[in-house]
Amino acid sequence: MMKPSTTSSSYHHSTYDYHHHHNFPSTSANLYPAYYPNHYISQSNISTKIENDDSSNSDLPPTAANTSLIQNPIILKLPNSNNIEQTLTLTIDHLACVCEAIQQSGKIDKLIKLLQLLPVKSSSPDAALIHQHDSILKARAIIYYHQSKFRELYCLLEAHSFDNHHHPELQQLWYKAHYMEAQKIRGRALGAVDKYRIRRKYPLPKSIWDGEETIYCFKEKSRQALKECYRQNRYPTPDEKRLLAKKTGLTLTQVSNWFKNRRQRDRTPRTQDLQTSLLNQAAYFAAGSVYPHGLFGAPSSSSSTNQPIPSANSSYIHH
DNA sequence: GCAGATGATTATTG
DNA sequence: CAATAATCATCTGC
Repeated sequence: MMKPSTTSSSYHHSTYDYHHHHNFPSTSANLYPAYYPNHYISQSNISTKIENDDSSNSDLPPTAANTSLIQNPIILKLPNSNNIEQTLTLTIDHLACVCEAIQQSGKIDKLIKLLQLLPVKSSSPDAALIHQHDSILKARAIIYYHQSKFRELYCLLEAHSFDNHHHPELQQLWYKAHYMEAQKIRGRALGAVDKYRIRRKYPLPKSIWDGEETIYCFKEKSRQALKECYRQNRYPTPDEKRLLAKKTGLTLTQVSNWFKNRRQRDRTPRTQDLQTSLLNQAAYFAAGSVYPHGLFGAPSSSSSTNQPIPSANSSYIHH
């Protein structure tokens, strides 16, 4: 990926991987097993098998004994393009699992090979089902992106309605593709504003978006729930945080961060100059308002002659 | 755990 | 285009 401009300031990349901080809650393996509660156990098994298969089948046929995990209902076979036509039987969910695993590993070539192994769409009704599966379609979309086949990518994303847990990834894909396209046309890297305009110009299709408004990567609904809780209690207990996290779909850290930031924003009067800031502090002391350290003195704040602290305003931008 | 400072990104406005 | 405000995340101390 393009490393954006590293503005010569030694930023702390310690706990981050390649893409710095996307706020998107699950860019990778976090809650993946939850989607496939029945199959995640054997995922590594199959994954390694495919990896072996993949890395070695270009030269020599892998030793067999892959017929171990035959499960019932929907089976499909992956013929091996070699002298020995080896058949590997999987359920469609297992296949999806493998597909997801390879997607997460970021090995595009392996993804391509996997899709090439699939039977043709028109060969059987089962094959048609396979090609309609979310994970397979997502894999195809990722491949389209890496091949710069943007038209095909957009058509694919618009055509099929995906499950909600695929939305974040696919939305990123949608935007990244549009960025890439614009970048190619203009011949230079895009700034933040360019990306912003592109996002507004090419809104997400309904097939990968549930229609919930998101501002700064958080859903408006989540933010309102957080605000509501904040109104009652600025320092929620871990239990309350957990509840909120579940309610909003955010992680516990994100909830904690939100409250931390909110308190901080609430405390510091505004983005002002040093002088006015000092003046505000003086006003605070003069008004005798209490900082929330020891006592919880009912943050009604008795606004007599204070600066307009954005406490109970809720004037958020609905665009 | 939290406060404080600060970086990075996003959203909006001139 | 630049400038600004708003938002989320991280780091450092305590």
